[in-house]
Amino acid sequence: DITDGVAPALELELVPPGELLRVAGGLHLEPGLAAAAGRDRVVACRADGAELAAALAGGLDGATVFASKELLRFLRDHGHRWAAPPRDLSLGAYLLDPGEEISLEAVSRRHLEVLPPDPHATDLEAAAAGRDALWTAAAAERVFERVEAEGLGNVYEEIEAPLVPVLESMERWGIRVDLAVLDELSRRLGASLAGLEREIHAEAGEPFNINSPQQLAVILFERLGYPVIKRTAKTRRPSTGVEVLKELAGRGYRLPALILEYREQAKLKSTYVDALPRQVAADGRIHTRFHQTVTATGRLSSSDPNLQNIPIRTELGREVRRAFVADDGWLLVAADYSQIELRVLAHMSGDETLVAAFRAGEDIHRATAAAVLGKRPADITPAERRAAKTVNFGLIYGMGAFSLARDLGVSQAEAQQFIDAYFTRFPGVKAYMDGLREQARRAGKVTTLFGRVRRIANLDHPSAAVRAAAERMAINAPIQGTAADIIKLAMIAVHRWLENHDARLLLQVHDELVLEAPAADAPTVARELKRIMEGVVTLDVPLTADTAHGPSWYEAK
DNA sequence: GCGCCTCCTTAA
DNA sequence: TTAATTAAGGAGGCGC
Ligand SMILES: Nc1nc2c(ncn2[C@H]2C[C@H](O)[C@@H](COP(=O)(O)OP(=O)(O)OP(=O)(O)O)O2)c(=O)[nH]1
Ligand SMILES: [Mn+2]
Ligand SMILES: [Mn+2]
Repeated sequence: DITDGVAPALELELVPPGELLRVAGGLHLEPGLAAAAGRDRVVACRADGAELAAALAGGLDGATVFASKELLRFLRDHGHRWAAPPRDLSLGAYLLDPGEEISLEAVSRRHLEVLPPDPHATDLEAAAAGRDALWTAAAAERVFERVEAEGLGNVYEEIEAPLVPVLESMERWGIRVDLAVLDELSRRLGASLAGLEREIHAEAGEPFNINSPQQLAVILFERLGYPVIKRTAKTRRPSTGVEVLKELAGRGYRLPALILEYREQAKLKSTYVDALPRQVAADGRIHTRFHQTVTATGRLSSSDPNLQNIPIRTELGREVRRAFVADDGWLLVAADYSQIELRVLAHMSGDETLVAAFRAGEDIHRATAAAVLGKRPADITPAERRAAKTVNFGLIYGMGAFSLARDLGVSQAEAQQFIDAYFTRFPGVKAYMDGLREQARRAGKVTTLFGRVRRIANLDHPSAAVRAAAERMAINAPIQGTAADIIKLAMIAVHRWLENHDARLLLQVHDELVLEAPAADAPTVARELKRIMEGVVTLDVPLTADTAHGPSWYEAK
């Protein structure tokens, strides 16, 4: 066992590219350099990318790498594909400890009592690569043994591993950006912000940095003497957050209303309108990165830039979506699961009322909006339905009467009545949640429909608040995680369908897929996309997806 | 100038 | 305050 404390340091052998796959085992790749490690041998090879890619593409099935998406990008850059995928250590480690740091260093330290000693070599860079290959091989033995033992083999084989080539393709395609749209928005916002800034400084009686919460707090709560509504969590400073500004504006103060307007526009300009153009590559497209080992629940995340939080809720923010466009002669096609987590909850809880509602084609978000507002469901506006979404997800994930009352603008007593009525209407949901709490306490973990695990700490913490937070995580994770599993399966199925259809999968936004297709094919692609997404798994309630298509993401939603 | 933390805001 | 979940990013501010 090479992880034994007595394992001697190995001599690094320099080999030709063809030798790497005879040794791997663990495989590590960096520009111009590759290393491979087996039980008692570690080798490295300096060669140009084309040569390394050609040598590796053929026989990766016995190898383990830490991050296979990056290896695949390298192979595809050089015109290759892998005949069979290598095992991916980062994915195995993620399934064991989602939400923990997933780097080769962190994973090795977590899973090995003794790290393999560094190999000897005069080429220090090659030695470092060799060490990474050794760590990969050693950690993988432990990690994949545990993946099997904990019943995670199926999630690895059927979901995470087949998703890797899908994500690599999405990152490779990227999405086209119309810079003229952002330019125009930037000018409009710039002019508007300059005006707001003048008004704010005049109202405050002196110039200050509006973007600084610290300086703003001095103006609001010291110079102007407004009441402190709330304090920040870490430093206990007076909060200047949107909740506080809304409250102050509601009490008739003029400055907070101006600050709110300034905040919305400043955020749009700095985070999206002015930042996105800097991320556009030479091909006119933004190539976001999709991360598969970051979230605690099994969702993907997106960065550089994050394309999973592009504004949609305000009309001004939504304008940003006009900048995300299809290729010439093509259209964007998007599909979004309807009420996804509520449907998952209906299936997993078996609650008869909820199941019956979905079988009858009801829209629970709309029904909640109608109940809260005392309107007919047909009269609910999109904004009202959006607000009801927050209420529904808030309630099922443990929101209290205090927060609900604040959100709805009703008394705490009324809010409590609403919560009681909600769970009386869905008794199976309440029972399911009690069962989850029980299971989490007993096993220390909860699982999704497909067996993905999240371990939950602090369920017996002495503090009631910490304990309650852990319980909310225990209730959220199986539902959010199952929804994540479902769309990952859909992505794999869509990718397979695309092998012989002329369209491209570009983005995933948690329960939404964005494709582009030749304009003439867009209606067909939308129908097929819907069919695949709805049929990827059969639950006790129907899964439905809403589709749209158009020249930009603004219309395709 | 860089890394890190805090606060705030965006999305699902 | 007496706290619905999961993420990423920008600006300010600080230490180095
Ligand atoms: N806990 C929590 N989860 C949310 C929130 N917003 C969205 N989600 C989760 C639950 C949703 O089912 C899922 C997808 O978000 P969507 O905006 O697409 O909502 P949903 O599918 O429920 O409704 P839809 O029929 O698509 O309008 O993400 C939120 O504010 N809190
Ligand atoms: Mn949805
Ligand atoms: Mn959605």
